[in-house]
Amino acid sequence: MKNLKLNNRQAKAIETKAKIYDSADQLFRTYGFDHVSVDSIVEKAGVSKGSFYVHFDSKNSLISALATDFVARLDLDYKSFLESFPPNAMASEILLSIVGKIVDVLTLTIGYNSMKIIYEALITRTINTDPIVGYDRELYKMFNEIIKKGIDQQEFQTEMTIDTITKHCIMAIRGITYEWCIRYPDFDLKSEVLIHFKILLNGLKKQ
Amino acid sequence: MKNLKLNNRQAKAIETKAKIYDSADQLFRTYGFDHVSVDSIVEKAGVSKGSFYVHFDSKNSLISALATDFVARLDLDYKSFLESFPPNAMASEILLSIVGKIVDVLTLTIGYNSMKIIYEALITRTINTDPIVGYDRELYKMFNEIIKKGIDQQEFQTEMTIDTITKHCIMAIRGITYEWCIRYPDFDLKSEVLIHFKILLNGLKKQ
DNA sequence: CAAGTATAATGACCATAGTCAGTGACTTAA
DNA sequence: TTAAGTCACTGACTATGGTCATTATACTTG
Repeated sequence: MKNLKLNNRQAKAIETKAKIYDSADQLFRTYGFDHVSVDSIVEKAGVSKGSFYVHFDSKNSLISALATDFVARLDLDYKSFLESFPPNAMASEILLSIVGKIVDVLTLTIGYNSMKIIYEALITRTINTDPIVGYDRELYKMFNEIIKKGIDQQEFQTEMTIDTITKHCIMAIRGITYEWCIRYPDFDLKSEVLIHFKILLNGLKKQ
Repeated sequence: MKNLKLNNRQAKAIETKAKIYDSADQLFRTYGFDHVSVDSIVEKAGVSKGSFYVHFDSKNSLISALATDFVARLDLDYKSFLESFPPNAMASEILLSIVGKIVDVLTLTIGYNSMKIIYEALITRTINTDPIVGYDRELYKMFNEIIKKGIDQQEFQTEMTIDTITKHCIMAIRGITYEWCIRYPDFDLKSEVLIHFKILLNGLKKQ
């Protein structure tokens, strides 16, 4: 267990990190990632460049931190969305709805530029990927519940484990989102995801 | 139609471009894209940095050229593999075989490091991705043929167009390969791809 | 052949991400 | 209180992708 009491020095450090984080957030929202330099971030924050690299491994690491925090908040959103379904709803319908919801968030709320940077950071491994791809992520638990429901209701086949199906569903979303990132703007993420899930759900059906 | 006769100056220019291309190819294979600078390429090629930018718009443009040539060679290999199947073979079996073949090439011949570099380049660099992801790529034509055969033989449903199914199959391979790149080494590409295609093929079957 | 033109090639230069040895304010232990 | 030690912080510096005014030289034309 870490010591929760902070001394002045540690408090100052957290404050410095927050100044950098907030300045970057504002600048990125105004000018976009590509048009904001590390120099301009530290100037706005009123700290030195070296200080930036004390608190963040890289510019991308900061961007990923911003986006990851945002995405983590969204899992809560997905969860409340999921809880709004009646208990007798069909699993395949819930699945399609939540997938549609997720895709809407990716395209409309987060947006292409941020998604591209996250997916880039995931593959270059310049960040801790666990909050996004780790099987502990709340998103996996939610999908797990839905799939379990589908099997219990005899909608889905039982040839594969719940975990396997869950992983493949989320992997499919991620894969199509990657495709979106490399084909943008000539690719409609939502319709392609829905088509893909139509095939997948058909393949998962009992019989 | 361009003039096919080259004068000395044009011949020298082509030679210079080739020197840059070959030097880059060797260096990239040895050290990877990220660890080879433009300076080191032009030094090895024995030309100036400015000369590099006469022949290539950017470092990424050069990478793109290399990737284009590489992919073209791969597709030839896949094609000859495809032609080895008897005419009466089932489409789903051919599909599974070629998918297995592709995955073997990705994992064994190309390898994780190079694949990561390519997938990273696709999403990060502003390279011309067309030779790899463009629907004109030979790979799409090959898949198209197989899917068409499956529909003609009444194996597959006709709810979606051949093109749609083709695109979603290749997108699935690419998506799972992306997942492999971000989870390596805790992910068995071949078995996951085969599981995913089992679901997909089941979902594509007639009835 | 001489003068003019086109273009391949040059390398000094710029912008920006990232580094690191050094500084001094703060913490800790006597 | 004070000396020793820690660590957030600094900013000059490096590395590298890319630019551009200039130069060298092959080609063209009169």
